[in-house]
Amino acid sequence: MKTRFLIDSKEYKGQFDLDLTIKSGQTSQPAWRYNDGYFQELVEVEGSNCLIKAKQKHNDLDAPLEIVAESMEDVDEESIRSAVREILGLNDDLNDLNAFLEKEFQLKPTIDFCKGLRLFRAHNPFECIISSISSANCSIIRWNRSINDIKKKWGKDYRFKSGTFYTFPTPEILKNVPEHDLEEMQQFEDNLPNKFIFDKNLKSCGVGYRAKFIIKAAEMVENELILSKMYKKSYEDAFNSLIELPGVGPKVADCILLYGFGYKKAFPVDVWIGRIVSELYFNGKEIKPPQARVFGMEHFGEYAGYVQLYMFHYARKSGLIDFIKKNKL
DNA sequence: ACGCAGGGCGATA
DNA sequence: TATCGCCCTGCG
Repeated sequence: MKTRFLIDSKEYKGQFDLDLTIKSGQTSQPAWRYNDGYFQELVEVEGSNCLIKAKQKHNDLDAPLEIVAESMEDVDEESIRSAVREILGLNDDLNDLNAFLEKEFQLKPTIDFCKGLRLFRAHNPFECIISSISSANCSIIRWNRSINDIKKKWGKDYRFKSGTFYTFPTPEILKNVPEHDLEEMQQFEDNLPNKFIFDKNLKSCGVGYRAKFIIKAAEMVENELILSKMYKKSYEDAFNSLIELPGVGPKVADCILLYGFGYKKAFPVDVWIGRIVSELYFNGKEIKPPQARVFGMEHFGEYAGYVQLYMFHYARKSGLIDFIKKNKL
């Protein structure tokens, strides 16, 4: 089945920049594959795996968004539309956000640098958890590659004209994968094939020491931390249950809450957000991550997640990061 | 080449 | 309760 429809800019509040939103390195999921003018990803909609393709005319933030969806089963257009809106942050009111940023002189400059930038929500919460664990102490390109490797090795493949796409493996599958090549080798016992290459283990995906965290986290997600219950919890309860997962500290927990479950008041503090908050709000005096987190949540309230996203993008583009780096020397 | 960046953890006082 | 060295990989 193939569905094609438009989302007009009148259907959401504020601008939207598809390219910027997908490429801004948010830890919800790797950037979508770009092919033939479309950003593409396999997304589960109403229980069916659907290839979703999204296209926006270049450099026109008010152009209608073109969506094409392909799947085996029939999927209701309204369901696809609502999934796309959720993932691309089209339900967020950027006019309202900008009004908030406008009132604060420290944040006002972010507006011009972040036109149309929206929170890129996870289409799969479990994938978001593993992405966020993989992102800790790690560069964007590397964790993007790791997640794509994991999908290729243990996900289910779906073939389309534009290429093969893979689901993210379930917790049940991921908790049982070998951690490193030695463990993979042991599965063969004495029927070890000659010249066999061991590349179906987690370490081979470049996740490093996080491999055992990922396996344990998958096991806990299957047995203890029920994802569907997360949505009903208060922010604090949800935070406290996530932090129980290995490899999940405050920063990663806040990323999962923000991108995976839509808790907009989460304020994930990595070293750079810490430094930027210090620079913008404390005259460059060093603020420790836990204090920056509390400050952000109290000061930005329901806008905290967006402020974090905008602050970082602004700091990169405006040269603030370069300025901070120079001053460290 | 080789030292450093990046978040979480477990040991230390 | 706060601080510190270590984990792994990619980059300058």
